[in-house]
Amino acid sequence: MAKELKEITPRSKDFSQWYQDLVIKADLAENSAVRGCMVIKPYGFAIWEKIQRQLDDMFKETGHLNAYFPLFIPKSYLSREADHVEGFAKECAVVTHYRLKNDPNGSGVIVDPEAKLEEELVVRPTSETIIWSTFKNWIQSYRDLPLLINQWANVVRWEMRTRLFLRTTEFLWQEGHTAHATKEEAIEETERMINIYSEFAEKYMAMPVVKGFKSESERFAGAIDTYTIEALMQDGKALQSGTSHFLGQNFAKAFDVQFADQTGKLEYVWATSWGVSTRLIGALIMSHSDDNGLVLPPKLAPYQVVIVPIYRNAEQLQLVNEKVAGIVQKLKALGISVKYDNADNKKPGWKFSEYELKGVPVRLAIGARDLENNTIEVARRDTLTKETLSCDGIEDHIKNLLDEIQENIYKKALDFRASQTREVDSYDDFKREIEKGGFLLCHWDGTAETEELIKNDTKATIRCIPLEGDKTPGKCIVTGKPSKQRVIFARSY
RNA sequence: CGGGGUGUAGCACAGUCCGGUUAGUGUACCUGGUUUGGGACCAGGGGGUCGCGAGUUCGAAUCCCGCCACCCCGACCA
Repeated sequence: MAKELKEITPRSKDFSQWYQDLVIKADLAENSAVRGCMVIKPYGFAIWEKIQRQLDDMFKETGHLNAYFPLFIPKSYLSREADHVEGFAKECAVVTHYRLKNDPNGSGVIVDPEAKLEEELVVRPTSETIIWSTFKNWIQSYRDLPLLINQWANVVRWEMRTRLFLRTTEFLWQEGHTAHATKEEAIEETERMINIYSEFAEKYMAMPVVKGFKSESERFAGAIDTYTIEALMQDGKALQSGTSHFLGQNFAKAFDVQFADQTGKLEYVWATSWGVSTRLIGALIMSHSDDNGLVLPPKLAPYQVVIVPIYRNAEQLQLVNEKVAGIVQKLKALGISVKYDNADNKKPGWKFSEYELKGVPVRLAIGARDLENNTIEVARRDTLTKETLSCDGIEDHIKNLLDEIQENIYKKALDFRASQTREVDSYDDFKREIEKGGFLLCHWDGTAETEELIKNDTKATIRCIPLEGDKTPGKCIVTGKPSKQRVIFARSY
C-alpha cells in the first residue's frame, strides 16, 4: 500500500507509487467510487483554476471567445468523419435509456426498458462533431470568418487503464475550435496555439517542452497534422502535454460547412482544434516535486507565501498577529498571494511539514525572538534552505525571491532534460539507451512500419519530430534509409 | 480483456494457513491538562453489517461455493 513519501525517490522504479502517494497526501485528488474517475480536491482544483485563468487570458488576447456545447452527441455525428470515428469508437460511454423504475422483482431500481432512446447519445470524448454540426449554421460568408471559439468542459474517454490526473475516465480540459477561409491562415492558427501552450508550459509551469509534429501513427484522429509539446518527467518518461491540430477541410466536408468567398464562390472552410487538460497538473507534479512533497512554481501556486506564527500564549500571538498584519498588507500590495496560518489547533512543526508537502514556494516564520530583533525567518521550498532577515523591505526581497524560485525550478528541469537527452546512431545502442529513460534523438526513415517495429521491440514511440534545432539529414537507425532530421524517441505515459 | 494482488474503524494494517472469550494495533477524531523555533506528551473516551450472497458447523473475519469492488503489470490513450 501507500508507502511514506520519504521511502521512495522521484526517479526510482516506484515512481508511479510515489506519484500517486504524493497526489493523495498533498490533498490534490483521490480516486472516486466511479471507475477511473477522480475527485479533485480544493487544493488541486485551486491549481487548475490558476492554469485556467492564465490560459484563458492568453486565448482572449489572441481573439478567442468562450462558448459551451452539449455534453451529449448523437451517435450518428461521430460516424461522419471516418478517421475520427475509428480513433474514438473504442472508448465512448453511450447513453441508451432515459428513465429508471422500481424493480418489480425486488428492491432497488432498474433501467426502464420502455425508455430506450431511438438514437443513442455518446458522452463527448471530444467535441469536434457537435461543434462542427453547429458551425454549419454559424458560417455562410467570408465575413463570418475566422471563427475562433474555445470551450472549457469535461470529456469522457473509457480508457482501459487510468491514473490520477494523467489519464482519468472523465477529465477537464479546454478545447479550441476554429474555422478559417484559407489553408495558410488555419496552419498559422495551429502554430499560434502550440506556441501559446509552449510559452505557458515554460513560463508559468516552469516545465521545458519540445515543440514538434506527431508522426502519422500518433496523430489525432481526423487531423492532417498534429503539433505537440512533449515534456520529460523525472523518471525519464515523456508526457504529451498539449496538442494543436490542423484539420484541413476534413470536418468541413463531413459536416458540409461552406462559405461564400469574395467572388461568391462556395468553398469549404479550413479548421483547427487544440487542447490541454487536467493532465497538466500531473505534469507539474512529476516535473518538480521531491521526496518532501510538491514543489509548485510561484506563478501557479494557490498561495505563494505562507506565514506561520510561533508563540507560547495568547498575548504573544496577539503581538505576532499585529506584526504579521503589516507584512501581509505589504505583500498583497505587490500582488503576492499570502496565507497567514494562525490556527491554534496545529503546532508550528506540523504546519511546516504540511506546507512543504503542499509545495508552497516561500514560508515565513515569526516568533517572540523575531519581534525583539525585527526579523523574520524565510524558507524556500525549492532548495529547502532558510535564513533570518530583517523585516524592513522584506516584501521586495520576497518578490524577488519568488521570481528566483520560478527561474530556478525551470532551470533545474531544463538541466535534467539536457542530461537525459542524447543522440543515438545505432539500433543496438538504442535498445540499451532506452532502458535508461530520457529523450533519444535518432534518425528515422519516416515510415510507420519502422516506428511500429521499434515500438514492439522497445515500447518506445516517436514523441515528436522537433520544429526547432538540428536539421542535419542522416540514415535511419533501423533501415539505414535516408532521414531528413533526428526525431525524439522515448517511452511515454 | 489477460496476469498478479487486496478487501477488517476516517486512513494504514495485524488476525485468516490451523474455526472457539467482549475482533485488535498505529494514526486520525472527542474531553481534560502540560506543551508550542521542524509532524508534542500524559490520562480518559467514542467509533466495526470483518466487501456482498449462499453454505458447512454447537460456533465463521477464519473453511467451501458464487459474485462484486479496488490496486499493480500489460494491450489502449490527452
